[in-house]
Amino acid sequence: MAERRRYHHGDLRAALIDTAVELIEEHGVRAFSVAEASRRLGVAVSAPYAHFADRDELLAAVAVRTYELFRAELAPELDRVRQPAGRLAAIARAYVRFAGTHRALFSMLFEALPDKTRHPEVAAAEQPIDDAFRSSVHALSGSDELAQAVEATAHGYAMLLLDGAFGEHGDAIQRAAEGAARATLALVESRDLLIRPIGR
Amino acid sequence: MAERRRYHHGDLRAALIDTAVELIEEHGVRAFSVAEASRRLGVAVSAPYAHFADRDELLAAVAVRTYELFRAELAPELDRVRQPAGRLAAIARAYVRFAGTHRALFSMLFEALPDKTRHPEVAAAEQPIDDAFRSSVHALSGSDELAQAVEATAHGYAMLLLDGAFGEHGDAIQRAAEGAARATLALVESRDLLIRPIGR
DNA sequence: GTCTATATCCCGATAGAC
DNA sequence: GTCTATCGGGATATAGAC
Repeated sequence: MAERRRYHHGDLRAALIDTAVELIEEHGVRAFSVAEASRRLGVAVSAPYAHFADRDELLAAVAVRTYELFRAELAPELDRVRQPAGRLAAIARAYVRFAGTHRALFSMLFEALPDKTRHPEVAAAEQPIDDAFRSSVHALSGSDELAQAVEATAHGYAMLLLDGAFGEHGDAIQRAAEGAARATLALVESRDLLIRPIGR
Repeated sequence: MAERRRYHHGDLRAALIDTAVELIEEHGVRAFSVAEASRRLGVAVSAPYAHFADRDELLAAVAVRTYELFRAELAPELDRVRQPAGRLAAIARAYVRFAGTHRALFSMLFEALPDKTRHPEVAAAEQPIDDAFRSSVHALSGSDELAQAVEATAHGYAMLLLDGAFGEHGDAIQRAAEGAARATLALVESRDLLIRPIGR
């Protein structure tokens, strides 16, 4: 007989975000619904609407949580490596690792994220990561092209990893992350080729 | 008063794929349902099940159509450029362009594609593209690393483009595609850095 | 802030007639 | 091969009581 506990703990808002994360990590975004999260917590399906205007607002909160999680994992790497090129490679490595260790959360950011313009708190949570990234790039190249190339490459490795291109073994994450780090260094090395030729 | 035309034209299967493509292009995969496609075509919601076992099978057919479309757009590029490095760059450019001009179809391949192992026809449609890509890489490097780097980079530029990182102007597609082509050439140039050092 | 109850809507899929 | 009709399920969101 299931314990049909009332909800006493006083922070349903945070508990809902936790549960949404769980659901998404277990079976992907498609498995998430406000109703299902409510059932898991043993509250009425209407209870969440006292804390979130609608489903999208809860998903946006999950996205904020995700960016904060990545930021926390990235921070020690930034402390460890001070050289710009090494930092960029470390960021790319951490990005791919995060994608591999939090697959569904990472995917959610690109599959199901509600319109960012309507949820500025998501953009705000992304900001510090972007700042660390851009400042490392800026120390190496004044133009945007290197930033775009590195960002694209890291993201691409992450997607390939999730797509199974690196196999399903335990070291797939590691190999993908190292590949992204090396590709980043290769792009830095040939960064002059990235700049649009003058007068073309 | 809506014309409540019966369906006479005899190829409901193909018409369903067309309509699914339309729906996805208009409002994303979330807007697609077998029921909605049926309504658009003026047939009963049960009619599609005479041609597709279930919803996923129809989506798989859309994926096949998408790969064929990309293949058709890629072919003239491959005829035009014969040098391996130039070919790789041309493939990357075409890939990003395709993503930009068929946004929702492209996204669908990664957001909503049903399990590939259960739909071998999708993998088969992807095969020729993969072959052209791998043969160009192989002429430049015997190892897998360059292939992964170029693939990741092209895919990453495509995702950045769809994410709005290149702006919303008319030339965003062009700039993203050129960026991907140049990054590809940069990776080719520094390809030695991609290889895992021996004995590490 | 949470509950019960409900309105409203949509979907996938099947059965059986034509 | 298509239609009518329907089953069974699940979702979002609101109203009003406590």
